[in-house]
Amino acid sequence: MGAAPGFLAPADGVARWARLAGGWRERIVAGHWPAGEAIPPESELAREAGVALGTARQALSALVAEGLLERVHGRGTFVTRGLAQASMLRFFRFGPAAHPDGSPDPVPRSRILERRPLRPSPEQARRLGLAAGARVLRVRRVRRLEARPVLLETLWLPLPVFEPLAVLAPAEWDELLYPMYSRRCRVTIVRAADELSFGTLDAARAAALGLEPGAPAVCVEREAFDLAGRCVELRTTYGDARDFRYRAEIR
Amino acid sequence: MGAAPGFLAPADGVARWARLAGGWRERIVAGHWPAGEAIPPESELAREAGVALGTARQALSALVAEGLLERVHGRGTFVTRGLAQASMLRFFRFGPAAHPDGSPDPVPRSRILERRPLRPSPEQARRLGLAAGARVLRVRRVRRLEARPVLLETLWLPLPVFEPLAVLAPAEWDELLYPMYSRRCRVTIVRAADELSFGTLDAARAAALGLEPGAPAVCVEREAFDLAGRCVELRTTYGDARDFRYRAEIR
DNA sequence: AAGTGGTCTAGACCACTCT
DNA sequence: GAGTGGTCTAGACCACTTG
Repeated sequence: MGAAPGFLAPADGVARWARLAGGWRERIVAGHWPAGEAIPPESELAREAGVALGTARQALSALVAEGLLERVHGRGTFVTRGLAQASMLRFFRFGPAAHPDGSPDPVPRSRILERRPLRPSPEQARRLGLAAGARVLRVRRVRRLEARPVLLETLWLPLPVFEPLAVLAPAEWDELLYPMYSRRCRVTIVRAADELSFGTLDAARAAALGLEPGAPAVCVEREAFDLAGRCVELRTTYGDARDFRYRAEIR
Repeated sequence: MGAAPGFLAPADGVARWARLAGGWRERIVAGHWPAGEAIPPESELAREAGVALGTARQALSALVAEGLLERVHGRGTFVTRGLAQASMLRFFRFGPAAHPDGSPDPVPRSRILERRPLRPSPEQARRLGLAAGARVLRVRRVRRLEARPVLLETLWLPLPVFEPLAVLAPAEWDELLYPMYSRRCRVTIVRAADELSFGTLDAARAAALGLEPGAPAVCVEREAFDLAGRCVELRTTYGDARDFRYRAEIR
């Protein structure tokens, strides 16, 4: 009676809560439990799984720690809506009005310079986990803060998935990309990794940012990941190095 | 029978595990439970506190999450020794041999350029939480990687506490400062915050790093905190911006 | 008032480490 | 084998949110 599906065998070295978490993670990734909605209550999950409440709670805690779930006391447990405030602005301090923790982040205005499907470089295909022959949507845009261009961005988005953005009118684009990915393409971004480096701007990039050629710039290369942990966005952002300011916490 | 000391009153809105964690945090901060040593076993802590094992474990988990404790299955629960690998090198990629995750970090050689007690600036005194008239030890040093100077550092350390370093022979200084703080001054660094910005080097700093004046540089301003959460180290580090490379994870 | 997650108990047994 | 932390149970009751 050990291998019957649905029955809890003594487990092959994996704790019961970890196996439960695995199953529930699959439901989230598959969209069986949709983003932003409540999952069944702990009591029901425990009963269904045939485990004690504490065991179910431990499994849920693991998924909360992973960022897939959020608990709200008295209301329920919800599938994450993903990242919203992951703006590149967090790497820079523009203008006279810094926002000393309390005032809302000033949202920039974006203008799309270019948007077209093309073949990714081998390196890009590898990072996006794409098969040979796959296509991506490349988007270039400038982000302005009170009329001043401050960030120059290029995005690469795998194409079957992000097709809705290939045909969406530029005026319909939201300022916050990740909520838009969620609504238009059913892609939830839950994690991102930014690689920062320093360089100088070539003539074209400098012109787009209203700076002199050779101006010092910070380059941010981002990989963003969905619920399943797949890399689904590559992004390169340039900004004036003299506006660069970033706080890194250790531990 | 509610207010008797040692007896567990229903708590004034604070969970029992949170109150236990508070008491144990005090023991750690006070050095009653010394850094690196094991604390009493969970079973004993629970019995002493008059709570169930699960409650004691929840309190311990909170302290582990804070970074004050570390659990080792089968061996015990230990007070943290603090940060060790918080080197400024993590912000840079020097030389031909990158270390692609696996090879040990190449430890640089340091040379102390200056070391002397002085009065901190008002801003420094504020950040270190020092009273008027307090003194700090200022230390300047260059860090070399295979004979090449790569980092220029200035440290400010509050003086009654760091007195041992004021008289310690420069040759006796360790490469890793935080373990040395722990051994020589009984100060455990558990957290640090680094503020990154970009600028150019003045003539003196450029000379110390073997670069041309006006060379692009990354400036790292660090605040480091002890077990009690007090800021006990200020540090400013300069390095060639062209060697700068840093990975920031979101969520 | 009903339903949710959060706290807490008093055990039992398992997995790991060290002697 | 003794001692440690890790898992799990089957409850009870509390705190918060909503209708």
